[in-house]
Amino acid sequence: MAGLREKQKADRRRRILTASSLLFKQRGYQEVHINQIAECAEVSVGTFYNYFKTKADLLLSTVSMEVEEVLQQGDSILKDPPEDPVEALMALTRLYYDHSLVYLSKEMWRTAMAAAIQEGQSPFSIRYRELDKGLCAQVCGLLEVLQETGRLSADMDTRAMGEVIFNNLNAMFTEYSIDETFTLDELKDRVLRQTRAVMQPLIGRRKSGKRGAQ
Amino acid sequence: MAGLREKQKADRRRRILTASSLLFKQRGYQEVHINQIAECAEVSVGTFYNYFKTKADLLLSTVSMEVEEVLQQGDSILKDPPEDPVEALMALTRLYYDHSLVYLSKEMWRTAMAAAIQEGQSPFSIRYRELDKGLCAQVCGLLEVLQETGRLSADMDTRAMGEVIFNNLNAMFTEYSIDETFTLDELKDRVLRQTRAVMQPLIGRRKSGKRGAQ
DNA sequence: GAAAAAAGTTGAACTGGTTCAGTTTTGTAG
DNA sequence: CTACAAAACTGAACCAGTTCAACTTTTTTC
Repeated sequence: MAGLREKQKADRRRRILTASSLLFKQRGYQEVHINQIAECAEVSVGTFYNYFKTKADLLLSTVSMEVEEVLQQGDSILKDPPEDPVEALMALTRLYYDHSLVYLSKEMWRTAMAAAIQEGQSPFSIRYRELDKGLCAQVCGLLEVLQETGRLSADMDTRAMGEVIFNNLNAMFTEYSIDETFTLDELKDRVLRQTRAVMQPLIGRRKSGKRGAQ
Repeated sequence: MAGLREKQKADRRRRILTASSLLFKQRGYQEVHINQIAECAEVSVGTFYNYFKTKADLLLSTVSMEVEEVLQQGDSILKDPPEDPVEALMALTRLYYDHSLVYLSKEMWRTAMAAAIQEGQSPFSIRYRELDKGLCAQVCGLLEVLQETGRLSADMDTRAMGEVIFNNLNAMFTEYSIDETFTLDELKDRVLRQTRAVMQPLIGRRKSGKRGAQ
């Protein structure tokens, strides 16, 4: 197949995404109305809703792209993490945070987060949480790598610890997104201090004699 | 003063809160419309908006009540916390979680959280985050008490550690609110495991000189 | 107690996201 | 090429939260 119909569908979808992305950047998410997006993409309002379930759904495809890119880049950190565990976690953290504003503004993140919380059983929310889970798994994965290479004590619960650290990353990012005056550098500083507080006790013993039971 | 006008205002406000509280419990937040609340409270829609800025604003006064009660009860835990630090933190956690459904349903929590994130500079959001800050301060306060009474090592960063633990509590509660099948017991179990993972390394040295495999 | 000012109430109209019955376009069969 | 079915498009209408100009009630002033 791959006939005219498929071609047109792909084209319309692309036009809607291009139009909305442009308009959101120009005027902000709230300010842009569906009929403006439809007009700019040269489709009707009804057609817009043929391609996206809701206005927030537009964000989801962008969030997906964002998180997938960051997950891929994160994997290369897992392959060869910095020696110091705190530094390793912060490398991942910095990757996430620095990448966060490439495609999305704070306002768009806020809207996406709020939508994900609002109706928990919607496809939007499910997909969003899936992405979060992927990030959380990556943090846990890093801890496992650090543990396996003897840089963290063998009796640490990597799963639980990873969840705590990820939840903290996420909560701090939410705070950052809510407050327009909160800068990326302040965010990273605060998270560094928090990560140190949690991790320090687990690595103090690293050099003293042996490296746990691996 | 304290004339007729003030009396009527207080009465109308009370009627609106009573009506909405009742209707929300009966039918759920989303299902109840402003004009139904207005009708039930025997005021006009316009008057409703004289007393509450938005529909979500109704939740805020309930959330306020909820958190203030819980903060007060939490103080008595701080005065005489359980011996074991993990147990002390879990006592506070259980208080928060068990109290959470007294006035608010999961759906109402979701709506309140989403509203607090959505527009960060609104009075709603500011107040909500103030309440969160109060809870976070209480967790930090507990850690300080534990540290001062020698149950936690003196070089721990109570502020940073408290933030991490609170952020985790909060994130897990959000997850719980989103997922209608997530039970309170499951929530408490998971948070216990996480709290242990973070706190265990800080208390191992308390009783003995060595720390071995727990 | 009347008149003016201040405060509060009202509901019809507005807003902007979402839906759906009717129309057009595309693919397929004869 | 025509007929038919399936898929997709369309925009006017819908819906529920919110606003606002006109109206009513309370308070103050003289």
